[in-house]
Amino acid sequence: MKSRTTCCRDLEKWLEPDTFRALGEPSRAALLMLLAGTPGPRTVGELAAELPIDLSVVSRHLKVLKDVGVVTAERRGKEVRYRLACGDLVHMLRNLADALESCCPTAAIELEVRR
Amino acid sequence: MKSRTTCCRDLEKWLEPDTFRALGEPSRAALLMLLAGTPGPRTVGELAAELPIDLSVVSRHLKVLKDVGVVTAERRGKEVRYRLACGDLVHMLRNLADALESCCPTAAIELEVRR
DNA sequence: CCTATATTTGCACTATGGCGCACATATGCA
DNA sequence: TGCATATGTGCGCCATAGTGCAAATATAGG
Repeated sequence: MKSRTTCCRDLEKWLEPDTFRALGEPSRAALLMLLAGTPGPRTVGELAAELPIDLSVVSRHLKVLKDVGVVTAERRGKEVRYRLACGDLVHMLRNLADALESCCPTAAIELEVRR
Repeated sequence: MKSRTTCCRDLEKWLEPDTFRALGEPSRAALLMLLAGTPGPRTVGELAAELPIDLSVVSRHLKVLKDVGVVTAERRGKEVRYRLACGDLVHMLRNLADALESCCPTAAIELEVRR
């Protein structure tokens, strides 16, 4: 059994508002879907061609996603290839799920909420 | 050709911008931490007492979190007890991680090697 | 050096949303 | 009924941020 005051330190570590705010914007979520939908990297122009927003806006969204570590960018000549940081993202989500689970003994809560 | 839409259907299902936008607000993230830090439900007043924002704002934040299914509310006399929907949240995070992993090139390779 | 292509950035506009205050609503109790 | 406590809501203020356009930057090729 863990102490109540220290049980959620991991939660604080993985529940980063900046990351979730980045994922919470519809255009950026669409970008993630596009990046996840095809193997290999994609350029800004390719991504912008499939979204109803300006290319400059796509570029800015990709910067936001890159700043929180959700995507990575690699310059290749004139183009910049963005790819999903899939491993890191999956790692973060699983760690957050584990932290939440350790904080929330659902069985105990169910017992306490009896009537 | 849009074959990519077939491999990430689950991703689209679990990557809901509304949920992540709710989690991406610092005050709401703090509320989640408070709810996760102690077992059992907490009232609006209790939560507001630990945050530097007005109680009415806390009430609104809790409504946002409730609307996306991250917390649940139960009226108990004059009070309303909010508690973290921990199971659902963990379930969503794990499913999203699985969906992302299935979309990852490396994961796809591993899946094929495994067969 | 000049041009073409790809991406980023400056700028202004606008929409969204967090915030506090005042007030309304809900519930319990005398 | 009347009052006290707890929570939700209407309203306006203001900061943040998404958007498009145009200019600036980066890179490759002639």
